[in-house]
Amino acid sequence: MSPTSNTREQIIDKAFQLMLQRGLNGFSYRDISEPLGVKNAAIHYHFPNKMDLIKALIDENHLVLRRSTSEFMAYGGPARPQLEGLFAFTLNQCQCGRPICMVGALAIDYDDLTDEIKNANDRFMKDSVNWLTRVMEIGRDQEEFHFDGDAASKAVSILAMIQGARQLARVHGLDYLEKIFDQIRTDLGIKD
Amino acid sequence: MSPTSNTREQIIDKAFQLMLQRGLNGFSYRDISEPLGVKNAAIHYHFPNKMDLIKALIDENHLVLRRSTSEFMAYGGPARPQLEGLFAFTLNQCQCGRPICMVGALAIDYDDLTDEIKNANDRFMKDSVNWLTRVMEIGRDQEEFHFDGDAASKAVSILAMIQGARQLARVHGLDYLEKIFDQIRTDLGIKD
DNA sequence: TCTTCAACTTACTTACAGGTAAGTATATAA
DNA sequence: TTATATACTTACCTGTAAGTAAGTTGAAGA
Repeated sequence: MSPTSNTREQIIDKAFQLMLQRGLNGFSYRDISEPLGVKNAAIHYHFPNKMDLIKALIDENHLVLRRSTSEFMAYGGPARPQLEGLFAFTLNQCQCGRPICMVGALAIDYDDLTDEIKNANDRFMKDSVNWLTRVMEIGRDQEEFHFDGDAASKAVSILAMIQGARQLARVHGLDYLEKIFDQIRTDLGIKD
Repeated sequence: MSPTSNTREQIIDKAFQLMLQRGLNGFSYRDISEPLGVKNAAIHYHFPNKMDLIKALIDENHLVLRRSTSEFMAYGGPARPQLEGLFAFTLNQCQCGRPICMVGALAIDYDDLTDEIKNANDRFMKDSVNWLTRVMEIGRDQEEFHFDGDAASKAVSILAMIQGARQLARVHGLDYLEKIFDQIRTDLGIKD
């Protein structure tokens, strides 16, 4: 790979932003190529078809997830900062023009997806749930959090809530996000 | 209007199903006209452009909401069946091939929407929140539900959770829905 | 120096999107 | 009986989507 060209990375960045802004069917090759100053065929060179591109986005996103959770998954630690980190990340994404989350964007166009994409998305989600489940378990053990029911269900319900929150926030503004984060804290018996 | 023709209603029905299955940009006039055995131009006759069609879908959906909540909004009553009704409705929609909710479908393509559509969607959401807020208030007053924080925040967080749950359920199956409903019950201190 | 390869561009194709204008069949009203 | 409105169809338009095949360029290796 030429050291002076990072077209591939720029394509992924742009496509990622577009997908989280408009969904899978809401952007075209042109929307990527034009701002990057390349031709559509340049995208096809790096990603023969759209599914190859989507696959790269999921893998990239999965990598980000792994990097930011691996330490906690390996060594544990306080749970509260993990949860707050998720809130901060979510807020930041919304502020940076990525209003909807990847799983949500893919869920809309789920029938169009290839099995490979479905599986990659599935693995991403399972890792997300596993991480938050562990955060919930450890948080309850350490009495940082208080909740009834099993940790996995609680984790799934919080992820669902955040996913929905991002969509509601798009319609009603970012205040909604903070409101819902606060409700999650309240539900977990966090008082400060 | 001819009494023998219900093309307009059939178009709305089909478009509604398609939108909740594939999102705003995921279906075309052809997807509607072909199964109905009419031509694309027939749709344009009833709805000059796509936004007119979407507007009709929102209005139709809003009507359904009003019909199913008006009695409780006017006279109150037990809160628990209201919540369970929402769960049953959501599950039924998913089982009938409408995996995602309308607000979620519109949130993805939010930037494309006209102001008229945004406002209509906004009013629909506000009515939904108002209804569930009242359910939460009355439920807490009558000691059917137990939760901390204000009723409006709790209502918004539950709606967000259900919205997210529908998307997760698409990826991971309907079991996820029931799991999340159970967690909502648990969080509200419902034991039976 | 010649070859080779990566990383593109140019130029094209096919398919389909939303939309429109003009024509047609049927029912009703004057 | 004629006019008129409703509910369409036919035939078309423009724009854009994803995708492809063949050509170009510039750098690195033999």
